[in-house]
Amino acid sequence: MVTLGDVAAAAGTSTTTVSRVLNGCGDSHRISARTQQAVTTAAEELGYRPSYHARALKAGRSNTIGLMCNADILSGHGQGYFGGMIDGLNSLVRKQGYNLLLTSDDDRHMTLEQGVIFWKEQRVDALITFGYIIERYMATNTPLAPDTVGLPLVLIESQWPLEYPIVSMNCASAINDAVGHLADLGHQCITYLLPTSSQADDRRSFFEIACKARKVEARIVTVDFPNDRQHDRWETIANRAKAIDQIWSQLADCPAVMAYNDHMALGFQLAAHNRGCHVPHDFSLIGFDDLYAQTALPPMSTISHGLQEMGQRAGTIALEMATSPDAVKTWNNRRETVEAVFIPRGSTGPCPH
Amino acid sequence: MVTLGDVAAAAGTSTTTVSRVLNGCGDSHRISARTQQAVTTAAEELGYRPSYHARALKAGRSNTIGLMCNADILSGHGQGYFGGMIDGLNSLVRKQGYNLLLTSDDDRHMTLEQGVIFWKEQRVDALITFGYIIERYMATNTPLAPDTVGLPLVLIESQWPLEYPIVSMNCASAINDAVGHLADLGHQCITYLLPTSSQADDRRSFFEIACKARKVEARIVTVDFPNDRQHDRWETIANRAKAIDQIWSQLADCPAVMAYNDHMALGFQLAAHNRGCHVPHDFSLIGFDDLYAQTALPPMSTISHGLQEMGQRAGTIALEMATSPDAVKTWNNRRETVEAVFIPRGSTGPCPH
DNA sequence: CTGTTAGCGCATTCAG
DNA sequence: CTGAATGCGCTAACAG
Repeated sequence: MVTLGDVAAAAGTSTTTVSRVLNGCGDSHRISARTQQAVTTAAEELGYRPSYHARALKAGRSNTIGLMCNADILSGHGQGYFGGMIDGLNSLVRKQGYNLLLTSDDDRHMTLEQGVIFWKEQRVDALITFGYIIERYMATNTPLAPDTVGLPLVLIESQWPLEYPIVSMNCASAINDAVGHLADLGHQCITYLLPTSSQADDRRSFFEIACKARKVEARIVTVDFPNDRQHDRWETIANRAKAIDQIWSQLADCPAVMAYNDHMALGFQLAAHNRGCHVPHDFSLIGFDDLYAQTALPPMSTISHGLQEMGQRAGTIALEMATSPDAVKTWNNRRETVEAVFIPRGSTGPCPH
Repeated sequence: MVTLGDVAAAAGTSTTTVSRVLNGCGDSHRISARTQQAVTTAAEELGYRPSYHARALKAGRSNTIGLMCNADILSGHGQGYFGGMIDGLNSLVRKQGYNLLLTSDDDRHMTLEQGVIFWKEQRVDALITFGYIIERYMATNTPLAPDTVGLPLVLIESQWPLEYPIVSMNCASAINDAVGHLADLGHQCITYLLPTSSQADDRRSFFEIACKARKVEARIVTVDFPNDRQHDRWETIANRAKAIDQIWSQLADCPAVMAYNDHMALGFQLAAHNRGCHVPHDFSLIGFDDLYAQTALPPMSTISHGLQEMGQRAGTIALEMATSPDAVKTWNNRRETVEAVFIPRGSTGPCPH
């Protein structure tokens, strides 16, 4: 590899000078234009690049933000979620001269520990991760208090109110819009279909409030799914359809359904399909996430997370924490919300009754 | 941060001893059990973690494999592809004590340059990337010869025969299986639907060979798509459906369609849907990629890449190249293939005629 | 059985 | 205007 010394030798000067020129401190140190020229051309010709590790060791910073996730989110349902996240995050950090280190852990219970290790090893200056990873961690460990750990950490969608900055989605008005959309189409009754294991109760509450405001009947139907988390998403959908089929009597007479997520909505659509009922003719259907809704037939009306923006918000906070240590104290405990948005597409139509 | 020196002080010994104990060389250097004990407990209590950068600087290796992609593959059509890839790759490299540095570039034409920089900066010991990134690069630059660059690089699905190791999918027998599946269902004619811009001509050839062997008529239909690469996948599908609709006369009388990819297949399905034709009743439809097929209704028969395995193969080669420099020469020019597999699902049925 | 020393590549202080 | 010397944290010769 080519080092500062090599460039210095080629330019007939010292490493100090080379370092200064290449870091743009040449002028303030009043280095002659001729020397600067010699240095830059030598560096260019040799294809010099500073050793990342030497630099990071000296500076005590890695100029890297870590994004922690686990295998679930990469290979399972969360692929689209993850991709959207990175989309917003990556361009943001690069503009500040930072890089994004994506770490995913195959062992589903060691993700956070892995992240902390990365931080202790100085591989990353700050970490971004998803709330559920922390929640999973906390189920078997003592909480990580920011003031004792000193770890610059940003959480996305954390249910548990940890003393870290948390960026989360607010879906109240999006759900209100969705309910309004159905009401405008003449629907007098809307079913909210969710898994028994679901934790995001706020969605349900918002749904009920919105229905009350519009004077439409709010029906809650929960379904239990055995053998979930299949590798083949189709299997999952088929499973959901099967479970939904068993409680079909609870669903049959209300032709508008809002589902906990797109995946569940597809399960409903399949179950309906198998019974000869079609969307949007017999049922109006609204998903949640916009991860599978775009490729559904008909294209599914859904509520979108605004993932890119969430990524950017989290990134902004992480960068600030990485840059100035004081910012860590300032940001911890802060809450940022991004507005979800209802996207009407082709799965909703006038009430058939 | 806590350094080797801190641990040494706490254990009442020197940094050398600490280093040896913590790296497991304690026994071979005959360090007393008592000292070893003291060191390990001290390290434990202080929460010591070696500085990644110091270590990498000393060793001249980063123990990191880089996976390069660009924004397209993260946020666009390739999310699933990417996720499947990582799924196989990540677990593999971690088992060898390596980490995965995922780099994606927002500037679509600088991805490879960015990767080379990462390598020169010693951030990664080897790189894995996708053929199309290299091809894009080569369109405006001189080729990267491995022997002059010395860069340990593994390519995935490269059309251009660069002198690097290339891992690619072989879809010959999968396509043959798909054609056989349709033939067994009584289809006498099959349309292969592909975009005019498509480059993967081998698929088309395999299709034609398989049809000839089965004595079914092979029809090739190409479609041109304006305004592609939309952000909203639904828009893309709608665009495709529109374009397909305009050449519908070429498609109407042959009730079996194999599409260039799942996305195209969905476009066809939508176009058919708009004309009152349904899958699999009026048309049997087979996709390619298994990226969108699992969540389609009906679940789409498709050809799957075997992405996890491709990731693992590429990872294995990259690790060998990273570990021993000789391996670079051995591996360059090598070709590895992974067999694609036809997955029958619900979008194919008996010929209606 | 253990410690001293040196050097990885860089940026920076201090001295010309 | 420039360079020599120092140290970031770690490991590996080389001494004891």
